[in-house]
Amino acid sequence: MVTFRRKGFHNIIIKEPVLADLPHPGPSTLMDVAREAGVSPSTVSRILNGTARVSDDKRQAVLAAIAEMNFAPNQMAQGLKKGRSMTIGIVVQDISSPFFDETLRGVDDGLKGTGYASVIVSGHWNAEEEADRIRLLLARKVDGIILLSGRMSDQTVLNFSTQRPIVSTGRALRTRSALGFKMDNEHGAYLAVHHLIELGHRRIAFISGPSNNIDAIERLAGYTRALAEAGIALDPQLIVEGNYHEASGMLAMNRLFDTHQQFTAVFAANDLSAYGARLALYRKGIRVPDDISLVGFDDLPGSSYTTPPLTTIRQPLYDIGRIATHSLLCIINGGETRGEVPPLELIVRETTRRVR
Amino acid sequence: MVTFRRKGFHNIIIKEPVLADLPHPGPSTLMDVAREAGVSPSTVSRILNGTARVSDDKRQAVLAAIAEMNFAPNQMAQGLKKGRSMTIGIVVQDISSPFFDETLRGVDDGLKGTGYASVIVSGHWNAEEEADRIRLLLARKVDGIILLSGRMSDQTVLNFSTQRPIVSTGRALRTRSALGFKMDNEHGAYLAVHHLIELGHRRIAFISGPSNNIDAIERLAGYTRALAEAGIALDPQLIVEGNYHEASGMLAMNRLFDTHQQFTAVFAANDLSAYGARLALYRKGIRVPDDISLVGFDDLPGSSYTTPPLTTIRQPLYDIGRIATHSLLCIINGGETRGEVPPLELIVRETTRRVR
DNA sequence: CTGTTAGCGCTTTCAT
DNA sequence: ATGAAAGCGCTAACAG
Repeated sequence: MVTFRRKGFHNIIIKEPVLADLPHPGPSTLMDVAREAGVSPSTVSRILNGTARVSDDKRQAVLAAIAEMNFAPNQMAQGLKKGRSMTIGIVVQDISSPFFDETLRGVDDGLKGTGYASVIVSGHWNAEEEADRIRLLLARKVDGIILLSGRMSDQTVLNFSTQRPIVSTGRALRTRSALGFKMDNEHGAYLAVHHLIELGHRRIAFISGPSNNIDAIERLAGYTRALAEAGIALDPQLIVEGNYHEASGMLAMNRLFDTHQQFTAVFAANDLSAYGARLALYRKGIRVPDDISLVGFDDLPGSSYTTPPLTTIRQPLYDIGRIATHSLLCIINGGETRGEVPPLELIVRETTRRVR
Repeated sequence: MVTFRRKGFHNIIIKEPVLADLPHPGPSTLMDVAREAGVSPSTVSRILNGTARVSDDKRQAVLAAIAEMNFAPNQMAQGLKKGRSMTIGIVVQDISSPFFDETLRGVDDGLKGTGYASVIVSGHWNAEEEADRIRLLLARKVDGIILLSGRMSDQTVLNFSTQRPIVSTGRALRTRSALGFKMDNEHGAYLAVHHLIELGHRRIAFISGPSNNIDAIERLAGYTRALAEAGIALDPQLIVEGNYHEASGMLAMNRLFDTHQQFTAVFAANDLSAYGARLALYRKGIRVPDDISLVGFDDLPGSSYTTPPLTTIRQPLYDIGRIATHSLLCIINGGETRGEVPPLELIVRETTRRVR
């Protein structure tokens, strides 16, 4: 096992120009700067925060000292004093799911240049853990929280929101300190199935999400409505419950085959399970979209690079992250929160085709 | 549940600083608890930290007060006092890349139950920004830093490590306060190409990573060595530079076709660009692995669900995150840092086959 | 314009 | 065993 390249270690020369000429290795404090510049701490603070006018000579001296000492204010001290940590908490459910990561990217961009940093914790789709993580964030005195999905009740969210403002996705909330962004899952699913119906499909299987998940329930409703509207009888045999993961999509697909269902199209409640379904199809030698059409839901970044590229319902994940962040910052700073996220939309790629 | 109303969004205006004037008495302090329990603040602190023995009756009273008031110590105050923030900083390069996310999951698990939280920032593959982010983390008084990849020089990392311990991936470092985990990219690439050669391939194209990236250079070296070892002449025409993203893999593949190269296999420097290459192949109607074999590098979580599942070199991303975290915590707490990361290994799936 | 003076909420000697 | 007091590093009145 080769892990460390130990050779060449001696080549790395450690020199510490900054620390070398410093009397004390510890990071310098505002007090040190004040002393060095021959002014009072308040003056330094004022310059740092632009709180008041300061004479130019003193300002120069302070700036010089700051630069020389490589000083940066201790944010914990600042936070303690100001009652603002300049940190927001993000609760995701799965740190390594492309679904959350895309939203996180929006959050990251939304935070850019604001001076806020974020601490990200994971609730792992568990209401208990979620609440625990939020308590942890609260103890860390985050200035606000962004909650992405989750299993906590709205009431619990509302309760926490009395301590710090919370913006959540997947919830319809709107109070003084709690705001929710909810996508119209029913509509999205309707769009997907409607697309299939328009292509002439009538036997459309559905790989659902977990039945205790609100989004999943809504998507099922959209599937049902599209069918009903087209006068197609709902066949419960065509509906298989999955859990949003690849493996479950594959399993669901196999179940469909094992029970000898007839269908020409499959709607998966999310892209990940569509990937799994795709693999099951591949294994059976069934071509997509020639033999069977497939539609997903989410439009994960990877979905334009599946083979073939996946037709799906696009969730504006990035925008959701960005707008949620923007809104939270607005609430924190007492501004007005405007902002709406774009609606779900059908992205037709190459996994669907007219039934022959 | 409150119904979400899209219309009228713009009507709702929040103007008061929510954070400033919370409805109910702000979060309770240790002082409040002390008063409530009729003891001194020090006693409460002692119970909280198990710093000293406290009589049972007082302990009960304090515990009761804590529970009743729903008290949790202010971590910023604690941190300021103790000089430990119980926070570590993580520098990734791209918050929404499956590559980093998998490592992040390891970090997350490594932190579990330690009381540490992490603030994650992104360097966006830019040395300047990376250094900026690290300065930001330092100002926030993180107790240590995990640096994932990046473009900063080792020397810069070493300099920063005088302020706080740093463990980094992709670097060969080992000082008192800096530790690096480096994978043997050359060997990994060798494994991939060797596998192809064993299957009878002799014309093997290579979609490389960016030429200024150390990992990419090493992988190219592995490709070269495997070829040389098999007595296959290196054909520069068969090497196309990519940038590790899907699109570049697709472009690279197309370049190969446009210049009419002959080859039976492709080795992509990472899974993402393999995905892109796969799509280009699909578009041309070229079958994988029947017509052309394809090997990636990384073994991202999605690679077992591509069509067909991707043969690749597995990087122990999760373990790297977990071990890096563990090591950092060890350094922080002055323990010894042991722990080695599993080696790269070839994962043969379904995109490679014997040349006919 | 600038220095002095109080703390923010917690831990930690130092007495008792 | 427990309380009083002194800060951690910074900001924000409050005087000048």
